[in-house]
Amino acid sequence: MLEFSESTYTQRKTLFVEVILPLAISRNYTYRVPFEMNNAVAVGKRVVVQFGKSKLYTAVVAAITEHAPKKYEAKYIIEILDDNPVVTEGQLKFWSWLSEYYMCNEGEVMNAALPSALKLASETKVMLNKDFEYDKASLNDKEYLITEALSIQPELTISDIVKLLGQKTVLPILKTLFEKNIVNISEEVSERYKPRRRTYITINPAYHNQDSLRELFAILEKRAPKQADAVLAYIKLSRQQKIVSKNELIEESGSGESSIKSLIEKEVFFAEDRNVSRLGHDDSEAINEFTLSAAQQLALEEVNRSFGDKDVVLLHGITSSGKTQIYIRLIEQMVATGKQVLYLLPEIALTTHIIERLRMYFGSDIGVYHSRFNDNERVEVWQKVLNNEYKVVLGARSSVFLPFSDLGLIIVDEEHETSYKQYDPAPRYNARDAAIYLANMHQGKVLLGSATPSFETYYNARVHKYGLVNLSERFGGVQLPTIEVVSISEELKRKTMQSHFTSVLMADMALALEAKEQVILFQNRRGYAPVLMCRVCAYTPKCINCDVSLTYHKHSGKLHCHYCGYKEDSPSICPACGSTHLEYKGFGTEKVEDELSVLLPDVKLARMDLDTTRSRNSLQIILNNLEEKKIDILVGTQMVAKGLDFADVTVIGIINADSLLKYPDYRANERSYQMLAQVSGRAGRRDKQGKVVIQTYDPNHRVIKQVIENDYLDLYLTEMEERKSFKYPPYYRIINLDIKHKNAEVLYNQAEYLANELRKHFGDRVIGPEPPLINRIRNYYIKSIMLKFERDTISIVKAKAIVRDVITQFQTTKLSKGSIVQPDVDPY
DNA sequence: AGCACGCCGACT
DNA sequence: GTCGGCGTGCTC
Repeated sequence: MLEFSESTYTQRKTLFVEVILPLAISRNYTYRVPFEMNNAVAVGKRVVVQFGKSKLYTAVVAAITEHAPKKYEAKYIIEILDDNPVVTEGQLKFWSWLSEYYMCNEGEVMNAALPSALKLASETKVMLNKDFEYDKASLNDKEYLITEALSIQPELTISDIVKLLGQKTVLPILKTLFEKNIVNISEEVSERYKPRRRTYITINPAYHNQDSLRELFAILEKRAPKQADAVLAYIKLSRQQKIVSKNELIEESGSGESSIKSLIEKEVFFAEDRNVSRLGHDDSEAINEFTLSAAQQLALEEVNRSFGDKDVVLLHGITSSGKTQIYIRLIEQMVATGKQVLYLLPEIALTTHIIERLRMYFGSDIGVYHSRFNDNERVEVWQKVLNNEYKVVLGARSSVFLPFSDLGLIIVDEEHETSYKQYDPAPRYNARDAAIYLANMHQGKVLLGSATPSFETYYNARVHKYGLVNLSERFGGVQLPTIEVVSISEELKRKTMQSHFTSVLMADMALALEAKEQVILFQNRRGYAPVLMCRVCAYTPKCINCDVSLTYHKHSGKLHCHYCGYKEDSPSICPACGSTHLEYKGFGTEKVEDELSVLLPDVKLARMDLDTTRSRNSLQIILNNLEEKKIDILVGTQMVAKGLDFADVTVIGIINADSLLKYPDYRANERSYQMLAQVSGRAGRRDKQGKVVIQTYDPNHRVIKQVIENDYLDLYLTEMEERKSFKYPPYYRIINLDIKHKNAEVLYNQAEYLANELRKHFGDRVIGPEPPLINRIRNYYIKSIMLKFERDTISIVKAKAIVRDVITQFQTTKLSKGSIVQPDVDPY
């Protein structure tokens, strides 16, 4: 920047800025800088500009020039919001790469990158922060006016405030109010992340000696026998374990909450609310000082060695091999050199213990970034990363957008997880891939960790683009579960099946229940029955939007579409032929649960799928119940495969593996394998080997064999190479085009037309549009066209350039008015 | 993303 | 006759 010595010069010079607006528009726009702001403008600062008729937006300065635009008169910047840039130049480069790579606008990237409190606009809503007491005397007149208005009306838009104050420049005032924590800025009501809290009970030290205890007991026994029970139970429990939770005490003693409450009032018990980790209590202390096992130590050294000549290393470690400890060591190493570390986790995993585990270890140096955080918290993390106060950040996919200055290492845990990919609004980025670019910008390293790596990552490791480190020993001597494959057809022949359960599974479940252990049953279909069919005419109800058969849900008594959410009443007579012989075909989690409750009436059953976890805390409640042993058998969909580290689950039953093996997706086998391996990996405890029962009609299926042999990627890739049958990624690069339109018929025509246009350039590499499956999401019908390129036959850059061209032409053609084409790049 | 402009159908 | 639906184009 030009400094004081030339201040008179800069005063006279006319400067222009190119800004990124948080909108889906294709270009950046140029604004003129008023002379008095010449010294204050800088790349990366936020400015307020008017765009269009009357709207104000927060834009980010991407460049400063001296050249006046020739074709139009530039508008002036209204104000500059920041004293120091909030976006680094590195981030601007990252945004620009991302918009190029994922074929979207920089504005869309900006939208995803900035917490909404950093991009105030006329329509942004402002409200009082209820959790915060502020001192009215400390406010100036205008701030007072705003807070008063907000105490009458719960929320105001920025335009309202402009009217209220009768002046245009209100954002700096709001910025101060926001910084003082007096107001909140919000688009949606984001729930505050709550660490799990639990009430623990300790006994008053006065009763540590036998005499006083006996005395207490004598009194209680007469007046309040329930309370006496509670004291007894406490003594019993405290002999067995270090810490006693209130819930355990209630259960053990059989006395109610009120008895314990009155004991607390009498100061016999003390209650204390504490954050609990999902680790067992015995682990929580060991965490601060741990030593790596020999295998872990070796893996760590190999990772370090690999980083010598590779920028990306895949740590392929089986479930429970203790990858987290290796991560912790790597983070320590990096923090010691003063560099920053980003630890990426898939969204769901962030509710588990890992945050607390790392917090315990690294204390306040660690920042957490999470979609469940509210905006104030997100901005706080943003600022602290910018000021280098956080050396370590733990976060979900959006944390790749934080303003890092010197990133030495990015850890991508559970690298294969699909939740790293953002689908709906652009940028449709994959945080794992973006992280690799980001690390490269900082000349940092990337560690990809997974028990079941994705094809493309494993492929890259195999061709030595990435380093590869294997960790194939479970930590702490935990044994891998035994896997038994049971043929359903065999058992049917012998008539030993009970509803959907083979005799083997029934026997194993009985053993586990007897030992007071838990069981997870996996059925990859929700609802009661996926198909309703007329026995007479074979009519099947289908979704009016999506052309898929509707699933019957018993709890609602309705037929649901699992694609778009459409519902209709389940018919009692066939709408086609009037027959009453309607049959439910197939089965889902609801039916499994239903039939199990008949077979095992005394068992505590629960179900975990999209339907039972839709409401806010229900997932947490189920997990808590599982942990507190209020559930004996949990029936669930893929959800059960993830983040159930703590459970006392020794038996896992896969009700019907075939529904997985026929997964209608081009990455079918990869997913089936991952799912089976992940579910299976959950079986067993430190002191007890687990058992997995896979029920199937096809015991010789290749994927099942691969699960048993615990090898998949090598077997598969070798096979593919030998046969040169380029059937799956990683041999492909794919561009998906989602075309959307409000009218289904128009959509068909346009998709057809677009596909043909693309065929002119790419020939039979264009797949689709495949009739007739169309999904209706919100107000749009959506249809996909896929462009598939064999690796190395065309550069993805060139392919994207052509695609962009075709789309632009397509959108200016008469035929395509009103349709939207959204490109999505899968860089396999 | 807004917003205006403009072109067609269905109302007082 | 006008009101209002949304298709289209533009915003520095």
